[in-house]
Amino acid sequence: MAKTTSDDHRDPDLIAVQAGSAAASEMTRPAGLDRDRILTAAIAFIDENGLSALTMRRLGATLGVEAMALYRYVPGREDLLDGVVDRVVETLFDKDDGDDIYVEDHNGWQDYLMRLAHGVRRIALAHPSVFPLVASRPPAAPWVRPPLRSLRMVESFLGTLTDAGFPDQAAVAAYRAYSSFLLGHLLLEVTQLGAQVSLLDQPEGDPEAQANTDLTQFPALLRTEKLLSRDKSAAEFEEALENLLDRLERVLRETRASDGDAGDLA
Amino acid sequence: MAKTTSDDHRDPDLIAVQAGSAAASEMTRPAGLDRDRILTAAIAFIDENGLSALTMRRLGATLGVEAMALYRYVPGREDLLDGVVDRVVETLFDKDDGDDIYVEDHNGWQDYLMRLAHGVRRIALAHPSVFPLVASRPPAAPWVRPPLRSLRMVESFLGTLTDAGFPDQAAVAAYRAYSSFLLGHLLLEVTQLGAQVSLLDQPEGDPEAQANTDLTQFPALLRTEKLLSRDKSAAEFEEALENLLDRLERVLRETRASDGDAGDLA
DNA sequence: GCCCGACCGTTTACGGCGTAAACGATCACG
DNA sequence: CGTGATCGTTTACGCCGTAAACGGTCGGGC
Repeated sequence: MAKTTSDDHRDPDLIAVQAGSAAASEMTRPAGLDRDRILTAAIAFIDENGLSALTMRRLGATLGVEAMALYRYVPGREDLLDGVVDRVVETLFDKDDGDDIYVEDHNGWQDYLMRLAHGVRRIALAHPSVFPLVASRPPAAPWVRPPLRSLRMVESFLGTLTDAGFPDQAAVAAYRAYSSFLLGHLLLEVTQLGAQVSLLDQPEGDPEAQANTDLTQFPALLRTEKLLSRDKSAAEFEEALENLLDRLERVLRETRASDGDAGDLA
Repeated sequence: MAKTTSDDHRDPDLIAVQAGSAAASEMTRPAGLDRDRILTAAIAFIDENGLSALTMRRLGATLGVEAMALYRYVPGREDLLDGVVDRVVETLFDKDDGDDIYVEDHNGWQDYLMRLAHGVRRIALAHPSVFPLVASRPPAAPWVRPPLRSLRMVESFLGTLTDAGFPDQAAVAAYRAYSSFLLGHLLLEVTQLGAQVSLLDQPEGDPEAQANTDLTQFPALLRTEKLLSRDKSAAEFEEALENLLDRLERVLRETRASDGDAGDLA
């Protein structure tokens, strides 16, 4: 009954994801535990069963081991989740994917921001159940506003922009605008994606009953129902991103015009 | 020791919040349970102790009642949380606050979007620990993309924009851009706010050790440390919001110029 | 007056959770 | 052949969400 996605013209970030999903659940291998194997298994587990299903006992089981065995490599559940987040974020810097996403060798700051955005989006689409964790976990350095855990990423961002001529203040403002855009867009995208699959998973009672929740008192909703449910995430992402870049470009130009000025973006 | 916030020039949304916090924890009143009292208590509890601290037993205790008593009014914990989210979102439409936020009597669609944005921001600042729930809970109507629970709010949004001349398609696109902006910005704001208070709560061991996590390998971070930790959320929110409105205005103008055109924003 | 159901909070119980602590088993090295 | 380190298991504790049975306190019909 109907394909899962109606990808009109294909989403490159999603395609990259699908191509690289050969990991699979590993399941009941006898032993040889280590922190890395545990993190990998945890990510796979969350991808398959959702965050709330992850318990120490169950994770242990998929590794063919009792729950307590994990505690030799991980201080506790919370730290495990921190580890999952760090691990997932670090894949941004993995070069071996070899394609156009690797952020370190970029071609100007706009190109850098584009690569970074699509890199993060790929992560979000590859691990939709993990991504909310990235957004909600307390940051590595709480004084960084907004706090986005990976110091390496923040450093990379700020370094690139200041190298490109952004005064510190403008680079910081850009960092905030950029990360809040990215977070908001991707969080909505994965939430909706999760909602879709959970819909497919369990039709849950009368499908008609909940399919159209009586919208008679919501005329605008009723009228735009089809439009609202259409997925144009990729295109919208692109446009919003480009708009943000335009805005930053404007800031940079203005800053250069009146050099020495503090360049107060906000 | 030291005031909590260094509010330079005051944040109106935050001020409105602080003025209205007279509710207090209610604590051990004997009986007279009902769904409303439970929801109110749950919100107060989360505000004071954080989401993860909320358990049925503890919530019962603050109401002077055993955990199981709650189940007569609430089907279970998850539904309780849904109720909390709905309740908090509905306060957007409470008129009795009487001030400039009430969304229903607005002055043009820009004014409406401004009111709505600040209304949501007030909610986020008033209940920083509840807000992430608003963002992460599955939506009331899963087919709405992005799913933002309150159908009433979506309806209100779409109705206002189409009344103002936006074609359906543009209104939907605007809804997505707007809600993802709002979500991203506010989520970062409350996360960082939560990080701050949890920092104040428990200095947790040697304060020097974790205060400056050795940034020697992160020069840009080190250089902009002060800038990064400064709170300009209100100003940045305002600027990003205005920028979004400008963009929507441009779309509307272009649409009008070539009327009958589909007005494809994305 | 009395009984009886409805209402509503309590008690008890169960399986699962995170994790502290004690306990083997295995194995490299003196 | 110890013998200590390494690493997974067992046991146990307190807390969780919640199903099910229970009791106590009413208001209305006989």
